[in-house]
Amino acid sequence: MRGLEHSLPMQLLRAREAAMIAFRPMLRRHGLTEQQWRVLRVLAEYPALDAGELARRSLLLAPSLTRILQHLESAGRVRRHRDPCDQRRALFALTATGRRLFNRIAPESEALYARLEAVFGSAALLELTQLLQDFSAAVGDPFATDSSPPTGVSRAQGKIGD
Amino acid sequence: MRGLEHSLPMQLLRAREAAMIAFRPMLRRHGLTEQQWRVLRVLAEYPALDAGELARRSLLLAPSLTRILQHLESAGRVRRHRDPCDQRRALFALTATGRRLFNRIAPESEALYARLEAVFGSAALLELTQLLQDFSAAVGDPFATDSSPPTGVSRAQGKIGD
DNA sequence: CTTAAGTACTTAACATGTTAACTATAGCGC
DNA sequence: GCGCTATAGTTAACATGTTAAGTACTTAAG
Repeated sequence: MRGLEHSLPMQLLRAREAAMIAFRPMLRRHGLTEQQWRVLRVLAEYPALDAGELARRSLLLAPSLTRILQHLESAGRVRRHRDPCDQRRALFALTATGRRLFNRIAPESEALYARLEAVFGSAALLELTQLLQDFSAAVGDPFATDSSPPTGVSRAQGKIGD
Repeated sequence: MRGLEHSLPMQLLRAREAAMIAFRPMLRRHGLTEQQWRVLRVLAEYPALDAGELARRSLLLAPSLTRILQHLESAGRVRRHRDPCDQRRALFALTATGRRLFNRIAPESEALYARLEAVFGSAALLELTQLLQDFSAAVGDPFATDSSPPTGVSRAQGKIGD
């Protein structure tokens, strides 16, 4: 059997662990988990989002997102209200407190990411993210936000078994 | 701020999710989780391993591994005994039942991995795994996490008293 | 021998991952 | 309206992720 330690899923796990190792202690000092930070980052880009869109953009499963939003709401960082056009939907937005927290953390997050880029190299980092994007697109991204066909995928090998 | 969805940690998460999406249902049909399968795969390569080595090779944190081994042991798939040379260590090995389970699953796992390779392309897959390995090595290097940039830049610009 | 420091593993507490089942609303056809 | 199906979100149950603290053994100093 092929070596487990060199398989793609393990390499992806190891690389992500290496990438995140510096972020978690920083976020913890601000009282956030990695996933809570992902939700805040997405919410910071929009005036309001429903839970479905939030789940897709933060790469969280619905049950996890439910718990995270309950926690963020009780901590006063997020506000919820029902969509008047569709009573099934719940809309979420940052509170002023949540916005301030985001504004405090964002520069630190940027600094850590910049260090990653400096250590690994901008070119290599770009190449890696492109290759990862190609892979997700080729294999079939279950979290894909883009429903339109991949018009301009120039780097991917394309489908082989057509 | 940089786009969250195109950041490296998110791309790594998305790619891993895409890679694993077909494995989890298969493993579930055999009554295993992804992490339990990682432990069985590592144990299948050695007559016996202590928990520390098992944790490193399966990329699991010690507390997770403790629970997983307790579960596998009570299911009769793994056997434990203490290291006679060091009573702190616990050694683990597959039982005959565990070995048979591994032998049943291994070909299915191989088949799913082969499909990944066929869809994305062998060359691209090799390039990606190589790049991931480079990244983990570069970022995981303790010298890289130091505040000083790569060689060539002296500490003159930074704080002087280290 | 005795004690202090280190190592290997476990336990605890809380948060998230994962699958399945559940509730409430929406949309459709009759 | 009524019933059917689909969708959005939640809850439940169990497994793992993550950090901190605890336990048992080892090692080395005194």
